[in-house]
Amino acid sequence: MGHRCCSKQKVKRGLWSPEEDEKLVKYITTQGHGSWSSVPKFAGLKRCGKSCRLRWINYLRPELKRGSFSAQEEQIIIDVHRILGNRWAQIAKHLPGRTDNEVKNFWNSCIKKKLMAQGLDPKTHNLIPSHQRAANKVACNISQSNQQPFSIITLDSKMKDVSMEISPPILTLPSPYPSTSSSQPPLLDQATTSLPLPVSGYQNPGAIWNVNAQNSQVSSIFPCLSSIETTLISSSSSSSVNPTGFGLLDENCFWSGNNIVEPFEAAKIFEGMQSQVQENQPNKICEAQTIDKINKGVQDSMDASFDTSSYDLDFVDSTLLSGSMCRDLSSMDDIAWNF
DNA sequence: AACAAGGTCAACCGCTTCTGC
DNA sequence: AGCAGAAGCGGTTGACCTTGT
Repeated sequence: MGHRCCSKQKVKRGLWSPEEDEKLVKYITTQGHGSWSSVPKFAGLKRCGKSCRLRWINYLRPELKRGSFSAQEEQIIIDVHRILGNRWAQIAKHLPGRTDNEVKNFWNSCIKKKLMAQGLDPKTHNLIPSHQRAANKVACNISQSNQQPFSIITLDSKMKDVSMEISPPILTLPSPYPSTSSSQPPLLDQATTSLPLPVSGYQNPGAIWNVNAQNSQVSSIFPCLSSIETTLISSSSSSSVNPTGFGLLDENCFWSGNNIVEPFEAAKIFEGMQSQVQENQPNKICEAQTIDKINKGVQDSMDASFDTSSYDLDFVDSTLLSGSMCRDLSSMDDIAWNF
């Protein structure tokens, strides 16, 4: 069964010959592709337009980077995948010269196995409970020092076996929850997690706002974040948390009041906050008025039932990943929040 | 040397989304 | 608003390559 676009004509399938490549390159470089469905006809190819498009995008484009992935590219893939999941096209946008197909293949053939070998679920990037690991016959006796350079989550020496204490996908970060409130997700005893990505969950920013020492710490950790972002992170990591706010639960989940929300939902909430901030504080100094607006934005966003249908993934790219794309990877792996 | 098993990656398939009418 | 065609996307396949026995 051929493509619908070319079901009426006899088309060649399978690997492309050098002659076919030459025809396609010649045509597109001189004429542009225009409508892909008409490309094979004008280029003199017995292929369907879809196949031509794929061949051009994945193999013939001059800007394509060939060869194996660098360690940095690998880390970027892991970082972005953790937030976006199997959105290969989105991930590939962060890797100039790489295609979604290439990234997907690299993930499936290489990264996935590396993560599993470290006892990490490649889907959630969380630790796989030890009994599941045993069931899956995945090697997991990796020493802490051997977790580099893929230490998505590293464990403190105090922690013997986090996987026995938690149920995936939630691996709780220590700080955002006031210990007295009954509305928060359960804390993970004795666990210490490191945070390789810029934290992207935010609590109600009313409690702590001005740039302070803690904030400076964050900005040194995430040098590429704006001051507003580091301030938000800073307050999110603070122990004096507004219990009605919105914050980070783990690298895959966020909390909002009594609810746990997915990263996309959380990001959407922050989108409202961010636009308010951008409109109102060009100097990145948060004023009371802005705080009110942000608070309102958060509340409005929450009230909107987290409709994800119109969600802008580019926002996730630009906002959630603003730090990860240019951060110092090695230093990130050393960061840990302890109880 | 021959074969099997596993890995890699280009290409395909089918579904969804976008765009123009 | 509804439709059709085009484009985009992620999952899957299968040919080829590498490695182990």
